Amino acid sequence: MNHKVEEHIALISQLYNPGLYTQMVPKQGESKPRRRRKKNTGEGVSGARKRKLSAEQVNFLEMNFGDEHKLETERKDKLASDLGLDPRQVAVWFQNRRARWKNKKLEEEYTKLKTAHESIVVEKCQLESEVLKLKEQLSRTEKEIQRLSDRADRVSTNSPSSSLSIAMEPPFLGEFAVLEGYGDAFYMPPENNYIPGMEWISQYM
DNA sequence: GAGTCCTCGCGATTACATCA
DNA sequence: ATGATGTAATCGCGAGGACT
Repeated sequence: MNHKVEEHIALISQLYNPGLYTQMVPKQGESKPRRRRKKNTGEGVSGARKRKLSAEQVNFLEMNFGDEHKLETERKDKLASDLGLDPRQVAVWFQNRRARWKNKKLEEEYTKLKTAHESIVVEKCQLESEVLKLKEQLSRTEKEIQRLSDRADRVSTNSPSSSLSIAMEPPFLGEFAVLEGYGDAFYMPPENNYIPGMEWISQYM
């Protein structure tokens, strides 16, 4: 234990009743013991300590805290004399008030981040569901392409002038069509959607 | 520049008051 | 009577300034 701490303890012992502080047994792994305060019996130099500040005192301190969270020595002394408190009490009040303010700010920040996180999680779920739908869509489209490709192959092997006829074959719009504004392929029933000959061109003119 | 002392602020903790 | 909560007070530590 260093000199400074010993002095501190001596001072405290002077101010309060002797034997007020005891040595805590350090836990395993802890380097330094922490002194434990004993219960106040009211037998100290100053008698029973005043605990609660009055509502007026707290209001005044709150007003000052609202103006400025830090406390310069001059302001501390002025506040202390105005309120009939020890400057140390004023300093302690500001210290504790800053701690409470910081905690509150942290809680607010946590709530904001939590809300933001939750909405992002919801958005992620929606996007994942969308991806799933699009993958299914892609799979169906690929199957359809394969089917059409197989059909084209069959036609080309059966017809002598196959290369020309395939080249000129109109698009088969019977099963898939792209609807404007959706950018998506929709399944359409095959009946009566086959456009014979070159008439399909007029659909796009 | 290095060492010492002092003061201050902060985080963690304790003791006490109050309330449900 | 008792546990939960709020708060005044304390401890231990580090940072920074003044001084030697």
